This record gives sequence, C-alpha cells and structure tokens, in this order.
Amino acid sequence: MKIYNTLTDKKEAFIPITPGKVTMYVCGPTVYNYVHIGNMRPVITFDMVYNYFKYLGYDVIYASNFTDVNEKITNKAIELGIVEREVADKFIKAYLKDLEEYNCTKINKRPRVIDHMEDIFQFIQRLIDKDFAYCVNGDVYFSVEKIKEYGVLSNQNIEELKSGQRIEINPQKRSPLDFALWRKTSSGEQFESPWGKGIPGWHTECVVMINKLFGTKIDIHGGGIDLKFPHHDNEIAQSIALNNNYIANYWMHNGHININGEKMSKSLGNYVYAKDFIKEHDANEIKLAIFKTHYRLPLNFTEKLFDEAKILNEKIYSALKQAFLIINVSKLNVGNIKKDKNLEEIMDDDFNTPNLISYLMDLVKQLNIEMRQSKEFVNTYDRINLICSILGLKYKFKKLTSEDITLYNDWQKARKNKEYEIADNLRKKLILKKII
RNA sequence: GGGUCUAUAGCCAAGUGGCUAAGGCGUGGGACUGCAACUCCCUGAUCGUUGGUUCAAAUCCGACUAGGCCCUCCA
Repeated sequence: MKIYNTLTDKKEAFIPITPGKVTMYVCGPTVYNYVHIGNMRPVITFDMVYNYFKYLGYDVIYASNFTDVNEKITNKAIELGIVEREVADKFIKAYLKDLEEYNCTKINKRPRVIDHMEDIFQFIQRLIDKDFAYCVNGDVYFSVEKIKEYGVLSNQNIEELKSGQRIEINPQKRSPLDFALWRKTSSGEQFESPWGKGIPGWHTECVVMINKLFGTKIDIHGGGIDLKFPHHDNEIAQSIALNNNYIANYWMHNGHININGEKMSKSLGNYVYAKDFIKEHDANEIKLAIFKTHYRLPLNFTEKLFDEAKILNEKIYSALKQAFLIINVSKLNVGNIKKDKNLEEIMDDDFNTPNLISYLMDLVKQLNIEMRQSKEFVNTYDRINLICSILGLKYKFKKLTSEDITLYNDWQKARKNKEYEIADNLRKKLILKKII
C-alpha cells in the first residue's frame, strides 16, 4: 500500500504506527452554514480511504471534528438572532444529514471544540510554559520563529514568508508570522480562560483533539489542499513544540472542486450547497464523477461530467439489476469473493480510483457478456460488488418473492413459445413491479 | 515576490524509462432482438513548446509558455 505523502511529496509505503490499526483524522467543517459540494470532496474521499483500509483488514479509527466555536459562528448567531450553540447545533444536524444522504457515514469519532475547552487551556499553557507562546493583552500567540522547521509541510521558509507578507495590521505580535492560539473577545460567546475571556484559535483545536483522542501521533491526517498552509503547518509547529513530532506520519490533501472552471466563491455566486446538489444528482453519480479524477488533482464540475457519471451509474445499475434477478431466479450462491488482486494493485497505488472505475467498467462489460451467453457470472458479480463497497456506491434491489419469480419464468416461457401478446403483458407487469 | 500542482485525442481522464499511449463520453458504422429496452463489436492522439541525458522518454533533467491553488485569525 502506497500513499502520496504531502509532507515529503513522495509516494511512500504505508506502515501503521500499530500493526493492523489505522488512526486517521480529517479536518471537518466550521458549522456556521450549510456545507457546499467542495466540502464534500474530502468527506467522500476519506470515506473511500476508510473503506479500502477496512477491505485490507485494518481496524480504522476515523475522526473528523466540528469547529463549533468560532467568530463566524458568532457572526451568524447575531445575524439570525439566536445564540452560538443554536447555530452550531443547527448546522451540525444539517451536516449529519448530508453525510447520510451522501452515504458517507464512516466517521466514528466526531470531537467538538466546545467539549475540549479545558484541554485547550492546558495545551496553550504548556506552550506558554515552554516559551513557545506568549500572552499579550488577553491574546495568546504562537512564536513561529522558535520552530526551525516551520513550513515543513508546504515548503515555505520563514524568511520568504516574511518578505511576501501582506501589510501587517496587528502590532501586538512579536513576529508577523505568529498565529493566535487564544483571542480576546468582547462580545458574543466567550470562555473564561487563564488569559481572560475569549475563544480559542482555529489551529490549536485539531492538535488538542488529536492528542486527546489518539495520543501524540496519528497515521494519517487529511483535509483539503487549502488547509496545507497555514492550518496544517501550524498544527505541525505546535506538535513539534510539545511532542517533538509532525503529529501525523502521512499527510493527505485532496484537490479542490471548481464549478465550470471557476473557483467556488460567494462573490461569483456559484456556491452550491451539498444539500441542494443531492436533490439533482444521485449520490452514486456524484461519487463516480468525483472518483473519475484522482483525489489529489483539482476537479471541475460541469454538466457534461455529470451526464457521463449518470451513464456510468446506469450501466452499473442495469447490469447488477439483471444479475440480481437471475441470481434470485436461479438461487445462485453469491458473496464468496472477498479479495481481488487487480483491485488491490490499483488501489495500493495511492487510491487510484480513476483506474478502479476503468476496472469496474471492464467487469460490468464482462458481466453483461457472461449473462448474455449464459455463462457463470457470479465471480464477476462479486468483484463488482466489492468495488462498489469500496467506492461507497450503493445499489438496492427489491427482494423477489416466489410470485415475482413465477411471473418472470412465465414471461420467459411465453417469449420462447412466441406468444408475444402474453409476453408483452407479463413484461409490463414486471416493469411495473420494478423487477426488470 | 515565494511555495506548490498541472499541461495527454472534440470533451473527461489513466499511464512516471522499453511491445502497436488504458478507460469513459461523444461521433460514425455494425451486431443481437418478435418489437423495445438493455447489451456487445469496430472507429480517433506521436502526449504544451524547446534543448539535453539515454540503446530507448509522454515518462528523467534544464529552459520557456499557459493555467490552478496557497502565502495566517483578518475589515
């Protein structure tokens, strides 16, 4: 199993910290609004990563946080005339519903900032005690220049960052690069800390929650490419300061989603919420569209992309449906294939889902041919289902009753006997019952 | 200015040193079928430009061109 590690910019063999176990953390949403389809790419990608590790037999702990304490949430609370906790609850609930609808429900730990305030205080205090952080007027900043390797993830160095600085407005910081661990607030939701009232900085919560859930280091840390700098580099900086490590052995970043060649942004008005998108496109279609491109590359959402994904989805669906019917009618034994060497070869190469889809479509074609020629097809059918389970594609078929089977057999018999009127009537019934 | 990624047929997209460059969509043609749906077969590119390394490069190195993303919390 090889993973492209964005820390080293190389494909590296995956070696877990604990044999047989994978610990994975993916940055989750700030819950001040509905998530958009760009937010769904990491969700869908890491759901697939989870599925593949499970396929390989690993015990996977997959955590993704909710940033539920944040200025944006306060702003939203003011806008809606409710309190921050109501805003957070509302959008957490909406997000969980999105996960259900997109069939991405593998996250098994969902830490929230609100539940980790004490841990955050202790964490920041330790940084201050070790002289990696300082308090000014109720704010606490991390002293970036104390970390020699600062920028190791995004390959930036401190000097270049300084010279490329935009105008620095905050004169309280010792260095313009320093980032806030704790920020004083005068209004909205605030927490009583050793440094006064305020809220925690965004970069700290992830490190704190990872440490709390998993200890000082995890196997895989994931997220969108935009988080690489500064967010993830800042996580690394804090982890170097306290734990002398880079917090994760493997860093994975997914590319962004663009809409018709343009970056999604509020000013362009091309924001698409996940909850709205799923109304127009089946979850399978969305996944096929996404997995057709490697997760690290940028992906452009166009109508044509979804036209194609829809065709792929229908091909898979119709082949599986037909196979399902024959399996039921002939009472074939399925589900015996649990491993597929081709699949592994493809996926072991940094989760190469575009190639997996190619392989999937090959198998679908093979299944169609085998069924048409009345050959043994269960093996192919099983392999297809194996791939679908890794990609998170869900195809549901109604279980056939003995009545349905009789109906189907009668139709076949009528066709064979060239009783076309009877056959067509039976076909109509079968179609109505969604059996064929 | 710094960092980073990308450039393959009409479109999408694999392939990172070696037979005739996967696959999908589309196009055009054909097969199967009582009709239809489904399905199947055939059909296209010397890989941004340019130097170099090598017996051999889309694949490695240099230059150039074009494009994407990031450069802090902050109004």
